Amino acid sequence: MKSYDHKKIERKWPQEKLTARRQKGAGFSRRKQALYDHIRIERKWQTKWSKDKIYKTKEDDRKEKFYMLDMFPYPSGEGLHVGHPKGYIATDIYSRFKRMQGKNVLHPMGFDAFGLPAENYALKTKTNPEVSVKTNIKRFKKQLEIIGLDYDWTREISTTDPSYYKWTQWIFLQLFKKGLAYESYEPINWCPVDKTGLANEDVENGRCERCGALVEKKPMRQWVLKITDYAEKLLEGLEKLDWPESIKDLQRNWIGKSEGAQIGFKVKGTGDSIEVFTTRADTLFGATYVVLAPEHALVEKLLPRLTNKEEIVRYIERSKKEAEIDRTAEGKEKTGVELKGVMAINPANNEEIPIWVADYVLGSYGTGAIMAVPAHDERDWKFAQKYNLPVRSVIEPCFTQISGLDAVRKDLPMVEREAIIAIVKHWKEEKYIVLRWKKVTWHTFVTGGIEEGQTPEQAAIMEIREETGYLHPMLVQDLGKSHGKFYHVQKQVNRFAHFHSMYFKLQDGEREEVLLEEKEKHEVIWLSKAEIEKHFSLDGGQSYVWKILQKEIATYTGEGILINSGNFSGTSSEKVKKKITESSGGKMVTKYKLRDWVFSRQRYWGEPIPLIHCEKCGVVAVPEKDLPVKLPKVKKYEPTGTGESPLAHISKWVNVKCPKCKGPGKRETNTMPQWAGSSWYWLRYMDPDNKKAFVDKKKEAYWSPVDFYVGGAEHATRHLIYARFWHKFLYEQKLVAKPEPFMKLQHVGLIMGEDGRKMSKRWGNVISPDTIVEKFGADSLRIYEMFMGPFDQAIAWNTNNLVGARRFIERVWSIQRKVLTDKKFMDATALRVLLHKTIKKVTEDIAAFKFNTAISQLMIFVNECERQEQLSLEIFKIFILLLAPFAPHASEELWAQYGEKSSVHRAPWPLYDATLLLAATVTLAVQINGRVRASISISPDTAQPEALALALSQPEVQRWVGGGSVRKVIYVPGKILSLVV
RNA sequence: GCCGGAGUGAUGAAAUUGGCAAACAUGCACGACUCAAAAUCGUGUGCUGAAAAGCUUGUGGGUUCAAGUCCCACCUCCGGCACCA
Repeated sequence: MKSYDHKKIERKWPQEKLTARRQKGAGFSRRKQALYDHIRIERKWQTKWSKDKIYKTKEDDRKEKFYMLDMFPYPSGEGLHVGHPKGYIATDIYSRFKRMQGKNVLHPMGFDAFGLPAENYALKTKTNPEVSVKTNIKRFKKQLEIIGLDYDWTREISTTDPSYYKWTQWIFLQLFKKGLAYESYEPINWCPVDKTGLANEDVENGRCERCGALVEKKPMRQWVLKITDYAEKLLEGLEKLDWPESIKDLQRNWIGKSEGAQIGFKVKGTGDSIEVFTTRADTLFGATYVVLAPEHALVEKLLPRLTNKEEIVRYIERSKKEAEIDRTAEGKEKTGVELKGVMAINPANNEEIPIWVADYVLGSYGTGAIMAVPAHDERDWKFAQKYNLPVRSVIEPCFTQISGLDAVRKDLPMVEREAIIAIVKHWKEEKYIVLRWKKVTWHTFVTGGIEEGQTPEQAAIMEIREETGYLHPMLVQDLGKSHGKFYHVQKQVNRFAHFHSMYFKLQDGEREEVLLEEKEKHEVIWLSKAEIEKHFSLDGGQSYVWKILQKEIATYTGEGILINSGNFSGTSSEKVKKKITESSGGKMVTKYKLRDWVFSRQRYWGEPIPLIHCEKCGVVAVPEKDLPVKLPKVKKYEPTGTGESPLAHISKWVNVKCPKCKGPGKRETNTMPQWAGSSWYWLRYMDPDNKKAFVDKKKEAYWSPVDFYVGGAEHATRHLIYARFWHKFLYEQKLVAKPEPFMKLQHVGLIMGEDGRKMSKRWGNVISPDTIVEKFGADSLRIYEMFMGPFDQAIAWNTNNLVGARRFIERVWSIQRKVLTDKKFMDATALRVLLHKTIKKVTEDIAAFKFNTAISQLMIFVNECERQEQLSLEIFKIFILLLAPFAPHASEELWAQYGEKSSVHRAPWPLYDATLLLAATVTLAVQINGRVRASISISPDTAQPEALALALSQPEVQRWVGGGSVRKVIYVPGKILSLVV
């Protein structure tokens, strides 16, 4: 997706200029409307289509079905802006196209209207949400209708309709009965402004996604759906879906699968054990302390044993108060307190290590406790530095070359060798010695092997002298050990080198001559720090040593060779994770970041959760025959802020008989979140009026799955995960036929305001489709929005460019005068070829959702028609068919004018004649030494000798070949002839 | 930090098994029509250059007869996640 630079746009289109342009009418004259009267034509056909119900869909076994779905809108009080219909126009085009290709197309529309935005709007305008939602839906629907969209409105649904939410409640009860809905008292995200609990998915950067208020942690009773049971299935299911890889990645990220080990650290002198989760069990020997999250249950349990009880209690109280956002803020200094008086035992080496409580460990992830390995983890390292905790290194880096000349060769054995890397600094300047290799494009520091009996330092001094000639290096710093596996080009063996890295400074510039043999290998150059870091890249090992010297690496977090790890020392870290885990009594486990779905809202405007609390029977489901549990009509529906929903105050509604024991019971007063209704709506469209089931099984089997789903990418981690979760559940209950709801997904790129910012009332850059439709016509709006650019890309609105779309339709209109109904008229072959090329391009581009290039091709065709004196009705009618999905009104009018009785939108899609597209001759570019110097006109099946002969006869070619001889000829028939002279 | 995406004229953009960069559209300039303006139509429009020609797809390198497209390194921007052990 192309990024959006709104500063750039603002520079070009300052507000005054935009306003002036709009007033001017952006270069479009009203007089022209007389020629093509969009208002009359669009109104006429919209009325007729609706009267004839040409888009009404029924199940039909003789035809192949195609289910095209839009993400249904949330009818806000502000109505649609021009950005909203972009996706709807695309699905409209696509579904018309599929219908013309003979598919039985289901393309429904509805409205999602429960939840915070509608309720907040109602509170603001002091109307009951039931009333305002109805008004908003009416307005939205009207706005969609004037664009000429092909929805089957007989299937319209609204999530707030009791006949709809009856089934939302019913599905919830199925989840409840299977134990997938449970009551929890855990602290959850609480929005203090909207006064409701929120799901993880509703929190963005620690703020409420709706209102931007800082989210607090608040313990309260709530209903939670066990989506985590489906984590693995949701992850696996992605594999088979034809979705953009980016959206799949967002979901994978959100689910956050992580495979690691769970290892117990016994608390000395108690029966307790601290279970930690780690992905780096290989570093277990380096665990020098363990850390518990402040909310970890064991902290409280150990409290009596502690000598600093008060301090701990204070720390925990403080961290509870802190908002999540502050606690996890970037760069925040870590804090923690040691649990004094208890020790944990590292199961790897039975060492006693301290136990800390610190808020950098999250209670909600893993086991809520970690083993800290400061030598090989950034966070632990920082914490250890601050509190002066011991650091033990257990891994030495190992770098394996996997690409390039020196990549390890699998067929050869490894030869081990002790070696050195020496970074040598100039005696005066801030420069370092680098060897520039002659036969390969490498740069390295001084390196070499260690001979028998040499110390690393001696070996380094010798290498410095041999390779650079400098006589007086002085060892300044030991940079530690690292390892490298690579192919030694000169020695032709795989080398497993164990490097001792050192930093030297030359005491003076005294130098002896370097042996010729060394000179041939490489050249000594002096480079500054910046040059080393910028102008060439060191390989993994060399750059590691450099970074150690620059103190850029405080702690090594990569893989390597184990040291200080008992029997495991010397082995490679990737391979021993499982062995170390098992030998320490741990087990391999899988953890997910995905949290269960907090499903209660303490607000009025949502589906009531259909449960009854009974003192005797506990929580009881409302019997199916009593569904829906209707949302009671109330005067006051402001949120209470107490953690109870406003429904709790309606005693008449709350107090009911327990369905089981007939004793006194109380209704659940929490309502469902906004995402509930949209988690199954595509199923209801298949059978919207069913009173006996949420969908008829046969109808569901016919229409499922949704073949193509189009909507905003912002729903990747909410709606699309919830919907897949519910669908998978229904599938397992054998209530639906397919395991996944949406086979193919495409996301819409936003339309930004003319100033490059998001279209919003706040910026005053909102453009309403109504005014555009009125002034330029729905067909112009449709074509413009599809022509703007790639469909999935964010693009700024530009009324100026819209004129081009209108002009295009007018040009189509004006071509009519050239159309001959005389059947004997023969079109020029070129026009006929272009027509078939156009059929091909438009067909393929619509299928690929590349509407911009499809329209471009239609424009090319129209421009060519303008150049013709006359053209046949036959050709023009085929063109109308191609135009129909894009400009349904204009093409229907033209279609009718030429005597067609039935709708163009029910006509069959044209096919192209492939034989016509095989051109007799093509223009072939002739390149000489990589430059195009001439072009020749030949048949694409000409053989090379003839083509070459023809090319050489061209004066241009002769001029460039000159006296030289042609050394090489590359001939790609129909594409290019390339000569090397 | 991690994951994903993008960078091409004045502007929106086009071009993918590597084969003539800038299709189509907007804008702009000039011309026709007009008393005039608008609209419409026509011509031109990447940069340098008088021309010949050269240069040009974020930067630097590489592979190739040929690179926007493939490889390596880097820069910038956008989206998402982020103390996730």
